[in-house]
Amino acid sequence: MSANGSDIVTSPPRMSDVARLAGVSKMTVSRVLAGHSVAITTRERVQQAIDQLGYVADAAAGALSSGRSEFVAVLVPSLASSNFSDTVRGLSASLEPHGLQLLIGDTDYHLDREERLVRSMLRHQPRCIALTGSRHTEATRTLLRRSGVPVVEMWDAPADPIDAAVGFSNVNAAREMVRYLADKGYERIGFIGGASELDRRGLDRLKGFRAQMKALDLDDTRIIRLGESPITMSHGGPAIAALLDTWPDTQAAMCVSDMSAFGAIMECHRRGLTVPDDIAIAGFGNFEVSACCTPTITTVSVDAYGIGLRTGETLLAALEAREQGIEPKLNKRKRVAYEVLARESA
Amino acid sequence: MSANGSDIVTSPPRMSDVARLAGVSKMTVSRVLAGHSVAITTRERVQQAIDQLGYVADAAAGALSSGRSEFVAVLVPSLASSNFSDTVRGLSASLEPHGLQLLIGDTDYHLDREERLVRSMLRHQPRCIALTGSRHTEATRTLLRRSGVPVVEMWDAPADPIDAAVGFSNVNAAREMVRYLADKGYERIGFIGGASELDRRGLDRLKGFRAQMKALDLDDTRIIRLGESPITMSHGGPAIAALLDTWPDTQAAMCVSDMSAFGAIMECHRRGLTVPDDIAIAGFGNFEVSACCTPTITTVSVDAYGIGLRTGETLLAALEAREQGIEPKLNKRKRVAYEVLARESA
DNA sequence: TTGAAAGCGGTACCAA
DNA sequence: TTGGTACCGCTTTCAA
Repeated sequence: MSANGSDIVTSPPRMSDVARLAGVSKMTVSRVLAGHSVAITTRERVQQAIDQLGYVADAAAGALSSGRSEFVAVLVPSLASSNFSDTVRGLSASLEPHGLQLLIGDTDYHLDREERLVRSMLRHQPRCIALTGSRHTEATRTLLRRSGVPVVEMWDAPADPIDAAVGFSNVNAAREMVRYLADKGYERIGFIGGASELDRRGLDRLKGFRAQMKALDLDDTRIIRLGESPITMSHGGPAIAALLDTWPDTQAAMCVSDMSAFGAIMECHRRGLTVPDDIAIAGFGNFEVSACCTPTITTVSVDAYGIGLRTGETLLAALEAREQGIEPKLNKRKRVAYEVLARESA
Repeated sequence: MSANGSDIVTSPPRMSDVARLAGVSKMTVSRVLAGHSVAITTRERVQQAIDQLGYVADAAAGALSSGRSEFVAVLVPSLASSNFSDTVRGLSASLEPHGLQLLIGDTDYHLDREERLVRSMLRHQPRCIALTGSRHTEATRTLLRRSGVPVVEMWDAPADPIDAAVGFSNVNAAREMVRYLADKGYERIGFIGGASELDRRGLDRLKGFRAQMKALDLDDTRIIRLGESPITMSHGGPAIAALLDTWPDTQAAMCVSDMSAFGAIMECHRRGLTVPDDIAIAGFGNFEVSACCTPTITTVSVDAYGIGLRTGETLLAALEAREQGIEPKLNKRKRVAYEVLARESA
């Protein structure tokens, strides 16, 4: 009974228990676990003891003793957005093989929540930390600076990153979409975005829209801002309705996200409007729905998984440098490619 | 310069540094941090020292010393599925106010990956652990049993849970959908699901379909299984195509998920078929797309966020019981409600 | 190749 | 209300 612990809840085995059973010292057990050189016969005896007891080493004790945890902290605005969950998967894929464990936090687009989460994660002495975006509270910056932990900012291309950045310019990406639409011959183009000031990337896209419309000498005032972040499918319908009510002669709508673009298209269907013949609609992000719905949605494709992957690689490089005593000067600003994906809706 | 650490990277301040600066002992600092009773003037002095140094307590040291971490482990099959990310958000919402930190893992639907992740999370001595589903490897069960950590299994209603379970019977939910379709007058009903044996909940839905079709004396052989988990929108098109090619007189298709239902509807549109007049299509899960697309998708609504919330509450109850020395006999098997949501597509 | 001792940074416990 | 001391479970360091 006590062997499988089904009845009596004994305290879990310690390294010293394993050592005693194997007839060696704690240190030898520690070496076996760390993969250091140990005589093959000894190693086998120890491994057997580990298996027999079902020993699981205590990570907190190890971290305290060695002075290094195996945590990497990641903060995203919303886990519900497939874009960010893809980034998390990319990070996980690159870091897990190195024995690193993600500490994932969801800021819900709030900078003060980000600050709270950073403080909370810092308590676990993460090896490095990945944030989304380049806007942070002053307190967050101070916390990060003092901690000395390498930082990567994702999904943006800030002029002056804290440490390193892996992302792209949402302003430029939006400008490119405007150019695409203008090339297609659309002139009266509207923008559909969120009402919140919290989604900086959404605001940057709006900024890019305005700038490029102005540059092309087109009307840059057809803007509908509706709904809180994260923008979902349900925001698109009311938004396109408002756009068409206000400016009935609008030829194309550029949406801050594929989610709202999809909602907008569905609303158009309901109104008997054909997309893109009656009105063209473009999205952003290349979410799955944009490739599956009819008409397929013209969008800006972004490699969300790749952002995670490259962020992971950047963090690993920083760790390696630090290992070798080199002050981890991360390569600042890695650009991630994006492209306008011409499909049916615009 | 050293005050904000911008130039010299000094090792971060320790509790003893705070104590020295405030002119008190470490213990007093510890008490201030823990919110224990300390003279108001002393507390202020300590707090000032903390702020001045930017002190952040080391969680690993605290955990080691007190013998309890503030981690809760969660394992889901896929973070990319909004269903599971909603569950994670629910968990987070209920646990965060209690100072608990989630350790999130993505099993990618593989039981051996789950086993590896459980082992890895157990190293951090989590206060409790939430798993998805009720199928686990024998090694996973042994690990969990030996660890003594309270376990909650989510998204299923196992007959014999490890500890506690928060979910519902996917078999019964699927049966209910079949009944709904039969009541609507459909008789030649097909099932569209994934090819993989890994998604137990999907398999349970298939099982429920078969059982109820048989019970109603209807043909239960019209089954298309296509695509790996997680099932996405892109699986629905080929699947409905295969279904209609094999059994052209099919009147209704019941899909394992709203994702494939959506893909199927889009494919029908492309073929010039009207849903539900030419063919009815039902989904499962009440994903956002099912409420937004046209036609809106008849589905089984499940409170994914609520599963997370109730799981969190269950875990908190177990912790509280343990605190009071009561052996944490969790309430086994909490049922979460689901219901067939009649909409336009079926 | 292996072992003994010291100590990582906190908290529990008891004494003042 | 506060402080001293032991110690949590592991790794580092040094010696055998």
